[in-house]
Amino acid sequence: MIAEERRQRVLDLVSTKGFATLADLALEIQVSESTVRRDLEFWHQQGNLRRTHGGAIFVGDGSSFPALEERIDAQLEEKRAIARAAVGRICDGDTVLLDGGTTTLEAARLLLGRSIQVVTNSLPIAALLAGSRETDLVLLGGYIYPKTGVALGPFTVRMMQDLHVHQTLLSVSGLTERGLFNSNLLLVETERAMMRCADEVVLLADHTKVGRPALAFLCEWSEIDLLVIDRKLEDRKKSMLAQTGARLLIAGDLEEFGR
Amino acid sequence: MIAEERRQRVLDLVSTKGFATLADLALEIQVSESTVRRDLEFWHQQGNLRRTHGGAIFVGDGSSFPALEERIDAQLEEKRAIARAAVGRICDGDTVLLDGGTTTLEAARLLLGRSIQVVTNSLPIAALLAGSRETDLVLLGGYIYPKTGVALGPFTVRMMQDLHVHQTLLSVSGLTERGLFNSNLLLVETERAMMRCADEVVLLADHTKVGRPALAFLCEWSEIDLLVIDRKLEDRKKSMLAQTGARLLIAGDLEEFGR
DNA sequence: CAGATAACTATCAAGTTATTTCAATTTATG
DNA sequence: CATAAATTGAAATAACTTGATAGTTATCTG
Repeated sequence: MIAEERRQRVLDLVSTKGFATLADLALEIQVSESTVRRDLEFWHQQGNLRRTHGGAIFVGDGSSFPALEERIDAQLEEKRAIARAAVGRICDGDTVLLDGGTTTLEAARLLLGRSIQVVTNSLPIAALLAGSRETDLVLLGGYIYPKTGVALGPFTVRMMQDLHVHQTLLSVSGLTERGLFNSNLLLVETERAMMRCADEVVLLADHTKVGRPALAFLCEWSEIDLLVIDRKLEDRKKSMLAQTGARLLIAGDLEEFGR
Repeated sequence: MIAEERRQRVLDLVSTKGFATLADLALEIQVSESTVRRDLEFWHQQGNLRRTHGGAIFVGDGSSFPALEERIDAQLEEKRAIARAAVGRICDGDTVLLDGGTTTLEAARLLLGRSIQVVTNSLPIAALLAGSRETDLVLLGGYIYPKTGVALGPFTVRMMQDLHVHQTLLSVSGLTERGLFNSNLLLVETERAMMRCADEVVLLADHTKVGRPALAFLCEWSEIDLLVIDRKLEDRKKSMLAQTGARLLIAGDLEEFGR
């Protein structure tokens, strides 16, 4: 096994268990305790874990956002399908604005290496796309909301006054027949600006969000050009959505064949 | 086989497997390990691979910031000392602007958990501090320069017009008796704005940067309030710096006792 | 608090990988 | 075709990684 790989395994083991002893790690990876010590010391220097007597404990590596990590596996397959469907409508050379959220993060993964311009207020998405030579990235600045790592507030809104994009991929925490909702007042203010600077507003939402309102009202259905949703959507909810006049794209109905 | 073709095969093999050892490659392509080493070194220079002991691993286009990774170990101890000295001058409740760079990234690590307000145009620094509840974070938006993951350009500059901070911690790529230099024209433009919105401008630089100019002239010495530098600085260079009228803080002279 | 035990640090030897150097070969150039 | 330049492979030397050991320090237990 190569050193790099072993180091990664050490970090993975410690981070998944939260804590691990030297003996555990040495046994698991089949190397001497000396080597484990050196690897732990390495990660300690990097700031990814903290040494204790006999082992090491994981400290958040800073680049992760708890609110995102928790949700990251919920409806992952559905979110992937939604992202695939939405990204399928984006052409090379387009300019796309990506809102923060796990579904838009999946969309960003699919856009990696594509020759497009991306505008985003999401730190995780920016970190993902920043190194790419093909993708141009414009980051929206502002006050960073620590839970999810998105930029919010007046600075963010003002920066968008001079921007124009083909599409905005929007993320919300709930939607009812009245319209769309999100959990944070500053966030909906920012998202309204995102909608204003786009030719087309595309909402990405999985079926669990339908019928669930949230603290802050974002906008009515007429403001949305397209809703991309997964096919676990129940018929009752589907007809409710139909009544709002929203254009629907059910992810997974056709996209699966296009792979 | 032509050299060009062989090199391409080396890159292809490494990129498809993700990792390959020298022996693997030498056997596969039927050339000596010396040649493989030279090819790997070539791609490493190009930024497509990262060397490890015994082999090489492919670097995904988007995952990280190559320009940062390469430099990350060079003068690490000196940079830590410089960061420690600079951060020692920051009080709780202060507002600090952090420029991009490895030394300022180290400073950010030391600020983690401190109750201060941080403004930055650096994506790595933002990712590090974003999750912290104690530290308020304001991100400067703009066009992201892929090599180092910093926001640059008119958007960034304009956003700073409405900001005011106690300190700016600045990073440069070189400094001579004439003044400070950096490698990118947009970057120096952005850094000038960073200097304008601060009460105090603190320059972080290690000894290797002294006497080295770079493409773009940033400013004269009179614009800098304090230069924090490590103690490996040679006497000849030290006296040169003294002649510029710059206030010097040699890191490691006193800080070591304060641990 | 003392003794026992576990863990840490520093160091070394063995094995592996890098670097440097040089001669042979191939390729380019007049 | 002859010469210069570049490339390649091999060999020697240097540097690094790893596992083991001995002495030291920290933690636990009665």
